[in-house]
Amino acid sequence: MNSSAPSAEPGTATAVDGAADRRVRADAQRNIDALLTAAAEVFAECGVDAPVRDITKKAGVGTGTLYRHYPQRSDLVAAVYRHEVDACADAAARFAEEYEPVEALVRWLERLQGFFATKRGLASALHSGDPAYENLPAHFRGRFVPALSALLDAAAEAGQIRKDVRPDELLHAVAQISMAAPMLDEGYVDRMTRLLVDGLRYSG
Amino acid sequence: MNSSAPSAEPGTATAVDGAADRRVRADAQRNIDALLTAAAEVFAECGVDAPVRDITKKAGVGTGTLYRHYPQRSDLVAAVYRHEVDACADAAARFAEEYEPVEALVRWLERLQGFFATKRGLASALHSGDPAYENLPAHFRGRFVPALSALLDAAAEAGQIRKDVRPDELLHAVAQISMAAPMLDEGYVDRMTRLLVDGLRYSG
DNA sequence: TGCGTAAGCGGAACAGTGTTCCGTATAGTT
DNA sequence: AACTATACGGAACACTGTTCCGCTTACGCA
Repeated sequence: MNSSAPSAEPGTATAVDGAADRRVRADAQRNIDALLTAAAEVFAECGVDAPVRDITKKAGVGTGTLYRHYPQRSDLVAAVYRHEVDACADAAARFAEEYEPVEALVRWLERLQGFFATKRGLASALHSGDPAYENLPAHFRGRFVPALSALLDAAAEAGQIRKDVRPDELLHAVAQISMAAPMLDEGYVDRMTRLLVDGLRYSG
Repeated sequence: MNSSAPSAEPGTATAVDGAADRRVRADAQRNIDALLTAAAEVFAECGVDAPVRDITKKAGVGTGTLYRHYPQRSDLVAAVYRHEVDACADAAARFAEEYEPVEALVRWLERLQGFFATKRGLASALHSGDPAYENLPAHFRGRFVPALSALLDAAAEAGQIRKDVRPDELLHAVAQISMAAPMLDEGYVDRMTRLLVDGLRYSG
């Protein structure tokens, strides 16, 4: 659950995610957690444009409480996003332990694709210029590229896939494919992702 | 000024752009024109998320009038977009008459780039799933690909550029470059577009 | 244990959206 | 000139994000 990002540029946002910064009252931490999980659920169901009040209601919290911890709506969005990026990145290490290299890779790509599935509307937000989103892309790459890189290396080491695929490029491709969702056939994303993995297996 | 699109799928939107469909009162047509130009200006300055009231005020028209002609805000956005796509596409034929092949091509690509410059925020709207935007991409391609194709053919015919560049791909490239604007250096778009044209000239 | 207080809470109120409604004005016809 | 379908304007409505402030409570300290 805990973030593993090295430094969380101080002064940008307010809320405390994991470790204590300077003594946070227990009820406050409880509310922050409730908001984070409620927001994640609401965003997944209705997109990132869901009304703030839907979230506070689901979290059983007043709107004032939300704005105490996240001064802007976009700060909450960014926090949820970081939180889920971290969760997804951490899953890579877990899969690497539990499964053999290629299966770990496949499972993680599915997980990654699931991550994108709950992010409809965020791609637009990213381009909005809101400063709250400014360093989300960097966090995204900073967490995902090493995670994918490790999985690829392990599979390549075992001689199960090619060695000449750059993790950042594969990541970008999966992201592009997963984002293009609307007006496209249901299974499109799955098929394309699978195709990429098969491509990795091909030794030509 | 007039639209050249063949069929304007009936029943989708309401407002009359150019030719009369079934007798439009003179004052109504006047207001539609005022709205269209006012909206274009406001969108260019503030992006497509600009408040409706800014537009009606600039057009000297009540909000009710707007909604009479464009039942939804997005219908107005779509109408302005189509209008400007048409204007830009028509410019291609004009340039082809007035200038020699390559200069006509260059001038039109600049014009196209100017078109994208006034479209900040629309890329996001396109992905929003609003049915009003559903066939805008098709209209975009339907008008721009032939326009660019003609310019490329003429220049290639005159032996001034290569013949192996697909208009749809070049169009896509210019669009991608022109959309990537924020957080990038000022002259980036110009430099990249120019680079593409120089690439066309190169005969290897 | 009990107290004082800073930290935190809730939700009513505010400001700014898109959209609807309806009484009034008028273009085009007879 | 009179008549009426069409169109107009802008106040009012519903729904946003955000602020404000009186009340509550967790927690350090006697």
